[in-house]
Amino acid sequence: MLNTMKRFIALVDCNNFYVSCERLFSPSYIDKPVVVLSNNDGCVISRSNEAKLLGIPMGAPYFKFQALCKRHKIIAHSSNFELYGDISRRVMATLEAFVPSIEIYSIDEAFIDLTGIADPLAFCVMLRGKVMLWTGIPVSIGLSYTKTLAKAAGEVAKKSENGVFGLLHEEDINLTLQALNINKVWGIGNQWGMKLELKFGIRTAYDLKLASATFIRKHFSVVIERIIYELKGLSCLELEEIETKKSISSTRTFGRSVSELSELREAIASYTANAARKLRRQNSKAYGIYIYIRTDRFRDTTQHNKGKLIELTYPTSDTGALISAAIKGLEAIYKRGFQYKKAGVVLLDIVRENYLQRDITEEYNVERGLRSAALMEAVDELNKKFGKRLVQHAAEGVKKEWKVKADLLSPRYTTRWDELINVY
DNA sequence: GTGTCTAAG
DNA sequence: TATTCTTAGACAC
Repeated sequence: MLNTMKRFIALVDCNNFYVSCERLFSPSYIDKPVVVLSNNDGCVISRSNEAKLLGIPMGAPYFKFQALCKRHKIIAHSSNFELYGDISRRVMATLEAFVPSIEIYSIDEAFIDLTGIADPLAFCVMLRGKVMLWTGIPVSIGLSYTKTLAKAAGEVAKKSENGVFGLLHEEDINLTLQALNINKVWGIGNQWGMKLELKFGIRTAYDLKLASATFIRKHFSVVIERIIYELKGLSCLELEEIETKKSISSTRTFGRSVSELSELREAIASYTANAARKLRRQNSKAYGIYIYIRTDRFRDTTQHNKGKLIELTYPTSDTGALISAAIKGLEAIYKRGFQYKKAGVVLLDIVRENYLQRDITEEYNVERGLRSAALMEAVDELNKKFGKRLVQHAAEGVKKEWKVKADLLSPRYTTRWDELINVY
C-alpha cells in the first residue's frame, strides 16, 4: 500500500532554536550549557543539549533551578523575540528558496511538500546543509508520507548523526512507532496519553496505529481518529500555506502586581496596539475584542478573574478604535482593591480587509475608513524604520512600570542599528 | 452561541 | 519574591 503513495511531507525543525540564535552572536556559548527564559524570566523555554544533560527540564520554573544553574555555570538569557523572529524569517526564506510549498508551523518549524522530487531524502540532506550555510542555524528534518509520520521521523532525526531521517518503509515505520511513547505522538499530550494507556492499554504510537478508528472515535474525538489514519500513512492533515489567523491575542503577566485602573488602562492599550499591528500585518479587520484581567493564580485566595467581549458595529483594524473599545470593556469589569497580575486582549471575528459589509459602505464610513487606513500605514512604517515604539497612542503610557521583567536580555543584533554586534 | 478542555511549541 | 505566551479545535451545555 505504501509504495503507491507518492506524496512526501517533511518537517524541518530548528534545533534548540532560541539557544541556537543566542549562539550565533556569542560563539563562546558553543559547547556550553545555555538556557533561554520566558517572559519575567519565569521558566526555561529553550535548552542547549548540555543544559538538558544537566537535568534542566523543559518549562522548568527558573527560580527552582537557579542554584543548579549557578553551580554548573549555566548561561541564562531572557527571551529576545525580536532577534528570534528575524532569524526565523531568514531560515524560512531559505526553505522557500528551494521548496515551492511550505507551511510555517511555528517560529522554529515548517512542513514542506516534497512530492515529485526524485530523491527526497537526498534533497533533505542538501536542504539542511543550505540552512546551516546561509543562516548558521542547525536543523533536523523528518521525512515521510503524512504530517504525523514526518513529526515522528523528526523525533528520530533530532537524535541522529546527520540530522535527517526518513520513514519510508513499512518495517521502519512500525519499528519507530513501537519505540514512540503514546504521549509523544503529535497531537496527543499527557491527558489523552494517560487515558489511552490506562483505559485501553495503548502505550505506543504503534498500539494506536493498530487500534480501531471507530472505537477510538467513540471514546475520544475525531482528532485522535485522524491521527490513526495519519499513522497508517493516509494523509488527513493538509499543508496550510496561507496564514490568516482566526483570533489574535496579546497577553502578559506583569512584572509586579497592579491594582490601579490607570495602570491597567496603559497595559490594555499597549496589548491592543500590539494585537492591532498583527491584525494589519495579515490584512484583516476584527468585529470583536475580548479583554480580561486576573489576579495571581498561584497565590490569591480571593481571586478576581473577569473578561468582557465588546462587539464592534463594523470591523476595524484601527488602533485607536480598538483601544477605546478595549478601555470601555476594562472599565466595565475592573474592581478596585485587587492585585492584578495578568491582563490580555483577544481580537475575534476576524475578516479579510476587503470584506465590506452593507452598512459600512455609507460614504461617511468609507471616507473615515480610508483615512484611518492611511494613518495606520504611516504609523506602522515609521515604527518599522525607527523602532517599535516611536509612534504610539497616548493611552499606552510612557513609564510602563507594570512591564515584564527581562534582566538577562541579549542585544537585538539584527534589527536595531544601536545594538549591532561590536567587533574589535 | 459560550465556556472549558486539550494540545503544541 | 519568582510557575510563559499564542493559537486552534472539539465538545458539552
